[in-house]
Amino acid sequence: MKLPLSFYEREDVLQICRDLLGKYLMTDIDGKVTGGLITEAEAYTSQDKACHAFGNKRTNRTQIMFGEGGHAYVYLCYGLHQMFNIVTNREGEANAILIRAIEPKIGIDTMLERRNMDKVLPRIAAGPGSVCKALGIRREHYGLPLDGDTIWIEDRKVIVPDKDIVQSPRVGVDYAGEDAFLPWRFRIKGSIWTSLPK
DNA sequence: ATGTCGATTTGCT
DNA sequence: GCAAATCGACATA
Repeated sequence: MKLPLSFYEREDVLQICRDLLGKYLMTDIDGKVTGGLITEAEAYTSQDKACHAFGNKRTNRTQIMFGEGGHAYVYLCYGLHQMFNIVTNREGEANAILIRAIEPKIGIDTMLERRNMDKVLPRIAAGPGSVCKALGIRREHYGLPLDGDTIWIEDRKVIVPDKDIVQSPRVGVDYAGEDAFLPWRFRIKGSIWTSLPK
């Protein structure tokens, strides 16, 4: 079943991030349905120096994070990679979750095409830029609601027990001072479909 | 108007 | 393992 907006409107972004592991991230883009099981995600809040909306800084780019939970925040990084995030919490609270890796499940042929690969390797959708490329997510999808029919998340009753979840510091946020140490990266232990440990 | 730098990936040495 | 690729957001002036 498709997760309702109420799933994302909860206040505890870390809990939501944890709950997302094992869910299916699905897209219907360019006439192709693709999707996979979320194996890795990171949480960000406006209290956190690594977050684009740190200090409740509203800009054209970050404004969506201040809206209600359950919308897509897509941005460009290093001039070439798109990153897909899920906005959480109620309007006014800028929280977001970066999807960092999925295990490919649906539309694998399409993902191979988009990634210019001829066989499925773990790196097909490991790393936030790769996830977006494999699923076809682009900046034009900024702001889309996740209860729509372009990007959504399904609960397919995959249970990920607490003992199979690893928390660690987030990737690529060294510039965030002490906040770089917050253990807000969640991964499914032992999954080969995650980006490398730092 | 200009300069810096990034929530990264890839390919080559 | 390292460095290039590549551009928009943001800060400063």
